[in-house]
Amino acid sequence: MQETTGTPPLDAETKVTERPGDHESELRFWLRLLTCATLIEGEIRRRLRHEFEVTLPRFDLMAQLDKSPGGMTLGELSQRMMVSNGNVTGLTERLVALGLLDRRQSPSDRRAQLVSLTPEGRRAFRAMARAHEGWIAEFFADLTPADIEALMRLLAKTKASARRAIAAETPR
Amino acid sequence: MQETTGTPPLDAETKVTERPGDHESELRFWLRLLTCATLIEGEIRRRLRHEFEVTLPRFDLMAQLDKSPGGMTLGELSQRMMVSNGNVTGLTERLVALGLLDRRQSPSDRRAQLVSLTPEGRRAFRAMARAHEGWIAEFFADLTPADIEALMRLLAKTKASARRAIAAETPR
DNA sequence: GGGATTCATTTTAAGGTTCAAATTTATAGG
DNA sequence: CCTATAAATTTGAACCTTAAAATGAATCCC
Repeated sequence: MQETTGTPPLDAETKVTERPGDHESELRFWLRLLTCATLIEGEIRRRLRHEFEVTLPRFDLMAQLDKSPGGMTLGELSQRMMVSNGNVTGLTERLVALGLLDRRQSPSDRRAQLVSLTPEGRRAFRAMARAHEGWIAEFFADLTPADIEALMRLLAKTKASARRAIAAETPR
Repeated sequence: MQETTGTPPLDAETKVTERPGDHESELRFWLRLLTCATLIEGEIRRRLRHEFEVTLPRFDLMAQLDKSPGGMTLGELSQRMMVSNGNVTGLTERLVALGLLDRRQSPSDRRAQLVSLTPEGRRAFRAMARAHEGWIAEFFADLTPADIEALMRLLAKTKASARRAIAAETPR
């Protein structure tokens, strides 16, 4: 269950003789990154459900709106949440039905809709956000400020690298 | 707010005076970690679909089986994939229907089923895995070996911290 | 103005995901 | 044995998610 990298005598320091097609360290890095994200995301999902009876996607959507008091269009939402348009349509419908979201036509563009939190939605979100912030602090309690600083820098580099690779493959 | 059975009474100098809202750096770290994972996962999903006509969850399941030639039980699979039992049941059904998976009763436990890749499934997975490894290398091409080493170490620490926090909350 | 194009959104079909309840089998105690 | 408990899996309901096609509106360009 516990993967202990005990430095096998195989590749101790022979990076020069790298065979083509050996990207084992990158692969292991990716799996570790994914495991961290999945582990934490699952626990956040569980706690949101049990303590607030809300799903994680709904919380995420409300979090975007909370940062944007003037409201956002559905397209903006889907872009920031990194999910599909149809996804946001459905989530929005359910949250409007619950009275947590307001939805109105954009005055300048009749194709677009502006969505924003209702007062009740904002109140509900703020309570959840407070708890959420505490959970995150718990999860990362063993990391020093220097650890977090280093991770922020390295993940920024990681993100930039991935974005470049993806943009190169998919030129829009 | 949270009632935990067996908590010792609060004493006068616990962190009651800690300012709420100063967990901003942890929160930003979490969002950045999640963004990296979501970005890369989405692109992998897209490429698997376009180049191999397979979904990411199916690829993930086959990847687990590829590492375990003797086969695995559904429970083992769900634990390693960090998804629910019912989820694995459905995924397995579809992959068996496609002829990529074999499913047989465990000889020692009639409750359990052993699942493994068929020869065709293994062949298909290997081709996908080769491409997948190349994609990952692309995504992380701008990271130096030292970057990856540092990230591996820091993410191991992150994972351990989160696991500790989650185990503390959910002794089960 | 009018046709082509692009853009914001919705719709539809298929699949993925969770949770909780139900089912079936194993194991432990008496 | 027999009952209680635990374990492995399945089922059902609700929801999330995507991709692709469709709809309706803005914009561009002559």
